[in-house]
Amino acid sequence: MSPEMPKAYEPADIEPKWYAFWVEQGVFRASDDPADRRPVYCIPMPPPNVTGALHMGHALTATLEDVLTRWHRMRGYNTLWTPGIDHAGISTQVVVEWQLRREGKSRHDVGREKFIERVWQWKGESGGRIALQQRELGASPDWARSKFTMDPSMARAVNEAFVRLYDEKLIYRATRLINWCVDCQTVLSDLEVENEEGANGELFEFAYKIAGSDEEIVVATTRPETMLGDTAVAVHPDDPRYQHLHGKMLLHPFVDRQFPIITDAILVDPKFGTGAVKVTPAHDFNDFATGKRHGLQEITIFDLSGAMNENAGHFRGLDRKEARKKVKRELEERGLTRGTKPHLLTLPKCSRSGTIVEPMISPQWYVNMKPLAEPALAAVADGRTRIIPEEWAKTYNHFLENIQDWCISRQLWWGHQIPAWYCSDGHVTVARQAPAVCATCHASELRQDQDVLDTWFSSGLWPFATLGWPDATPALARFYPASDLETGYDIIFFWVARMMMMGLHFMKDVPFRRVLLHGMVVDENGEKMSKVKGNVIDPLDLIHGASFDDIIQKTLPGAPREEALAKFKKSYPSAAQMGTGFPAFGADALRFTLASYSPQAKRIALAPKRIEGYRHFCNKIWNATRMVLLYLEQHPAPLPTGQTPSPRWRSSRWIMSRLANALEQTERGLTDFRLDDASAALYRFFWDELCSWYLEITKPVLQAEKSELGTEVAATLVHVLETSLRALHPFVPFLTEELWQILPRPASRPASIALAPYPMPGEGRADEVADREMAIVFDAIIAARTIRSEHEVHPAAQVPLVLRAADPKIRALLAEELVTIRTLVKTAGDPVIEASGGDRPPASVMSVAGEVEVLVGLRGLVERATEEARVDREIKKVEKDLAVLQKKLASPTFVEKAPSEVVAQAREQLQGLERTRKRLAEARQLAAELD
RNA sequence: AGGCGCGUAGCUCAGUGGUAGAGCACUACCUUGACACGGUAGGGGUCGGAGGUUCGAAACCUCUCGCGCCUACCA
Repeated sequence: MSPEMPKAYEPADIEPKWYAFWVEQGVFRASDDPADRRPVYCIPMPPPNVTGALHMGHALTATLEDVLTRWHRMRGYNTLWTPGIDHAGISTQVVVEWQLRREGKSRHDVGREKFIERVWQWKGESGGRIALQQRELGASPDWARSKFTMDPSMARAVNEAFVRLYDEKLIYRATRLINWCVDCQTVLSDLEVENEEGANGELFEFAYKIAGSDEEIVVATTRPETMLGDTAVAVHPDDPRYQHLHGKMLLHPFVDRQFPIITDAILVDPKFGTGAVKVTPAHDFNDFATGKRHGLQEITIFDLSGAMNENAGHFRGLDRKEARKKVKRELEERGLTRGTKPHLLTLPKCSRSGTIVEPMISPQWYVNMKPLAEPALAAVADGRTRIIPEEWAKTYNHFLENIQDWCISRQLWWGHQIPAWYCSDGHVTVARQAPAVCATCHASELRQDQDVLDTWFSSGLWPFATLGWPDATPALARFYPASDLETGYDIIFFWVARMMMMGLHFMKDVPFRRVLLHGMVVDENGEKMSKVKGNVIDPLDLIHGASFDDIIQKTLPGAPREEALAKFKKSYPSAAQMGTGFPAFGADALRFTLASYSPQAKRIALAPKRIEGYRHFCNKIWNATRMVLLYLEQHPAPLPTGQTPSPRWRSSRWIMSRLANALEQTERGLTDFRLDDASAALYRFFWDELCSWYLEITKPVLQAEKSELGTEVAATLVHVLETSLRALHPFVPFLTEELWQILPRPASRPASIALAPYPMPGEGRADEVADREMAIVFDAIIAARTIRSEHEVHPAAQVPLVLRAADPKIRALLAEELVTIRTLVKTAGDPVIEASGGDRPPASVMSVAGEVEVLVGLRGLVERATEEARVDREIKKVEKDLAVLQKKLASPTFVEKAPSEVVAQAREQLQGLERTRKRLAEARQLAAELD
């Protein structure tokens, strides 16, 4: 076994085989069997978009959820992590439309039916890709239960939900002002509109002439072209400037229309602009409301593509932008312009296409949200569902308290078609299946509503629709409500709140007990990852390794190489130190990294160096196991029984105690969704306590002849290591499975570590006495090492050591730990243990560690002679480097022109060298003193 | 405009009243029989600023400066 283990851990050699093994063993399967009495843990996976390739956000989600899933599974829960794919209405339609465009066709050329066939075909080809990528991360959902939001079973749930809400009058159809994307050719919900701030616009002022008079009224607008749809000008009722004009009629300069000056205290702020507001009810939300208050005519002036329509007179056919220019020009020609002022404005943009959204009057389907929101608010308020981190509860509440009705219809082809049918008289029949006749007039000529539902309508049903709802399936009975719902905070409104409302409404219970929210993965500088910035990192490139050239080819195809590379390295300064690319970090290192970020953080700044650090940790685990296996060959221990051992040796009692401590912290972290704390506790335990102390302490025992102590130590080591691997498994599943399989383990263990019991703190053994005593020993060791290091003693050199303590108990303790002290300090002979108060031996340096005085003798070292010459050499070298650096930093060109991090680094080096010079000078002085 | 949050080591961030922490970076020494993807030791902080509460404040309160995000509005 161990001799064949390679010296370095290579993830690529082990990851694929264990994933196949888990699948073959059915490790990920959940059970519906009523006879299965295990407690249940269920976590619905946020279904990634069918269009998507795996990005960092998915990797984060998959990691966090997999840790929770694997942890519960090992704790004996009947664990269901439900995977799936979202049909992602607009995104997917856009992708396939692009494909058609390359063939020179539009979706209208092929027709609705053929187009949908094309989408399905495309879905079949690339829709499974992301699930394959999730496997590379080690994700362990129950794949057999994977659902696609367009599956027939999901369609049935969607229709059922729609019909019930319609029957309850919670879904209705209304004609209102809506957000129209002229590019996507569909209505958008409020949430799909992104308000982009800070655009430089202008406030344009022009005059309307008053009919039958020379007087005029000047209005200010950011959208001059909408004046073609004006049906009033409003002033504040109390504004003294306009008192005489109330009710007067105005002449439209371009179309044959007169409209009134009205007074409205809600719309008009007399201090803004001219205090007179043009009112365009058909293309502005405030004006629409004003129009309703005053019964104004609503004149739509755009067609669905954003061009001016027949109501725009001779401007007809012009695009919005062109129309604006032309309107301004013609107003100028007629002498009606009254100047412009710069004005900062916020532009409402389609979150998909980035096009400026046009408010339009249109009939659409809506969900009445208030009655649904109230129970969802109550469920969080009374703790039936807990939101973690808690601060997000405020955001959730704020949204639900101010919720507007949800526009759920979309003018797309790809999606769940609305289950409503119209007869030629316009009567509506809403039904689960296509009805034969109109419910009102029994006409048999029916046409289904052409619109589809917002993608989030089906997503909102996810926690119960995936389990077979509306049927009362065993799965539904068992796995609803889910235990946890874990996702990014960016979809609290889109998804979490809607699942809460839908779940409470249809299932009469919350959809999940906890909502766990994580932040957004951003680049190392905190910038959002985007193709334009060239800072997108594909998680698979971190797992398998990739050259920076390949990465920039993917993110910035066609861009000049140098430029793209510079952009990339600027986004990831720590990657710039890695040469020409990322090595293969492996899935485990990436997972451990992602789990190590605090869930509180809104931004998770991905630092490649950090992944490298955890890659090193994986290698550490690998080599620690290798060492234990190596020594076991010389020092066979009995096969572990699974019982927690009770070693008698103090060091072993100590490591058992630290194990208990680490397991307790890990358990707390995992329970509280503080995976950062959990992973840190395991990291510290494994590296600092197990490897740095215990493995070093046990070396002399294990390297010696077979002994009773040796057997006890070997048994302790096997237990601690096997337990550590189980504790680490949810974070680093591949590595731990590989090592666990070759490590001696109790016969009672199952075939895979993934099914082995998760260690309880009781698999360690808390021991305050051992903790306290070893701390004294370690402090003395550290003090002695510090003296050695500060006096430049060669690491291999052996020094005389005297330890003094007033307390006889401490002296007894130190005497018992002579071997350990001797090994870790590298003393010449056994350390001398004495009572405090004697003279300081000549040529020795003393330090105080708690109640122990530590005296290290420095005379008589063979190396001393050469040592002094070396110190002198070092001093010369440092002086030289210092001079170079000082000169460099004194040069203004360097300080100004070199990248700031290079200058900062030079300064740090300078400081370091100065400190070294000081220490070397002290060392030389001491050497002189000693001789 | 309202809401939420942030400001702690060079960088990224933990830390909810009790001796300022981690990873990376930095300095020195060391290929020591698991691991140089390593070891040992070290340097670095007026916890954004001011005031207050307290025996004691990075943490609690008030004010203030700087920076994010979200929601709404903007003729």
